[in-house]
Amino acid sequence: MALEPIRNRRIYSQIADQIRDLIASGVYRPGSYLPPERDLATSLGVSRSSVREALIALEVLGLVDVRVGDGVLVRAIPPAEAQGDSLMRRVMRLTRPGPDPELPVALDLDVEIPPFALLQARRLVEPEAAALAARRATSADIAAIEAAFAQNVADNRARSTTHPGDRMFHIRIAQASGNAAFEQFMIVLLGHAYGGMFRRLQSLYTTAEMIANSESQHAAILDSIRAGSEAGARDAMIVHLDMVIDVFLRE
Amino acid sequence: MALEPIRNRRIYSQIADQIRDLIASGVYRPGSYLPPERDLATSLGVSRSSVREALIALEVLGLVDVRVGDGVLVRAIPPAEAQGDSLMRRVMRLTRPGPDPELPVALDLDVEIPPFALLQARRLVEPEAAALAARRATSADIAAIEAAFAQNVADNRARSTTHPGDRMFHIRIAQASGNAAFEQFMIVLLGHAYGGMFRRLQSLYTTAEMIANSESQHAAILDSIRAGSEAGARDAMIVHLDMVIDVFLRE
DNA sequence: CTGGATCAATGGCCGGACCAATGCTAAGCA
DNA sequence: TGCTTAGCATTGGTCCGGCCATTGATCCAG
Repeated sequence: MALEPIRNRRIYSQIADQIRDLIASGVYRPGSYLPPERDLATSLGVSRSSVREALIALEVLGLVDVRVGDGVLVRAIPPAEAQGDSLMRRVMRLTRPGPDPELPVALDLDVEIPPFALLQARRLVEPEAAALAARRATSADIAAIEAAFAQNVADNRARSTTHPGDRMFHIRIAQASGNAAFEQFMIVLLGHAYGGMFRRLQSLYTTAEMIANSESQHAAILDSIRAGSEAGARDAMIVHLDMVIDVFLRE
Repeated sequence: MALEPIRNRRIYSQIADQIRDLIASGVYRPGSYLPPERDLATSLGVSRSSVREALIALEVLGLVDVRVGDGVLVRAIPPAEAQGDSLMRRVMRLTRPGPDPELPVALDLDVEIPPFALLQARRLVEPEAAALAARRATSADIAAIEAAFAQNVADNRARSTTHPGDRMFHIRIAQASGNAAFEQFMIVLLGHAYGGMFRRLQSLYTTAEMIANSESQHAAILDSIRAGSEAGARDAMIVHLDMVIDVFLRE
């Protein structure tokens, strides 16, 4: 091949790449600040506008946090922290062994996913989805989440056993994340979520106390998203899911 | 609560939200062009700089495609329509004719998931799936993964552009994890993964070097799973996905 | 020592200017 | 007529300089 394809890439993209590399190589460490926009511009020999565009791209990607009047903070990489949870280890041990590996690859919405497997997957994805939602949710997104929450509360008052409001609440948060993969993921998983065993367990452990806890946790998640607090939304979602997992483990 | 939290969000973010809503509501349809930056600026009463920043944010999110000298092309597919005839589409109604912000909840395999969004989701799930696979993969599971790996190598030799072996490799690992949620997740996401944009980027940046890297990384993952090393499999998968993400971010 | 005022640094936003790429159109040619 | 080509208007790309708003640190008064 030998020929390098010449891409007349836009300046902001090239700048973003350079900064990304510098972050990856440890020159700019998480928790520290990037040089001021003006300095970056002169150092790179570009205008401040282009630097700003690059920083916005990095901000959307979640690599930096732009703070007005302060500076541009290099963020810690979120996916790394999801490990090392003893509770998760317990869940993993409880899921059943794998199916026949020669089964044809097919999406089958009638497959019943065991509750622990389902919660294990949600535990990985939903905290990040909530954090993204806190950052990106539009007012329409927030209104949709609020409506789902309202229905969730109504469901609880009506002693619902299928909890459509709860499902909708989580799905709408995934939608508000702006990540289509998260959205599809949640739709698929919650489409599975009400198989026989799951429903049985659900009714078994839906005590008045758990309903109250769940409601207040939902409210906390919603508040954080409304306030635009990524860390708050992530933590609130973790607390919520861990409680649900705990309830099922208590059996 | 009466007090509505003030999200003193930056202009570019508010603009991006508005455009996002307009795309979602079908005002700006996929395949059509947004109004010129200058028009958007005057319509919104903001500067062109802010509009440009918003467009870059949307571009990073994969919702639009900015074309020099031409215009800004809408790339997303609003969840509502897409009046295709996909065999596997299934619409779930989780709400009664509820309140106003009635967002459509539908599993739609025709929705094109932007590469970064897809990889972001995979980055959360696949390392854990690999670790689980390392713990409990049966000999049959490993044989299935090996077969997929062999096909992946053959695909590379044959200059495949759809990479069925690669997809199968990752799906087999998810199957070997024994977590049905992980399996369904990967099947759904990789079913999306080969839409137009993704394929275009894939072919554009599949250099000989990247193929070699990918192959050795796949081999490392397979080795760790074979050896029953959870941490090794998790780390190897992280290394692999981070490389892929890096390639796509560099676009 | 504490609290408030001050101030420099930094990001946020603006408007205009000019350049470069694109696509359309009409003139020119075979 | 039909095709090519040179303009030309449109649109995004980039830069500049300016001014405002927020933040955090510093200094001063009590």
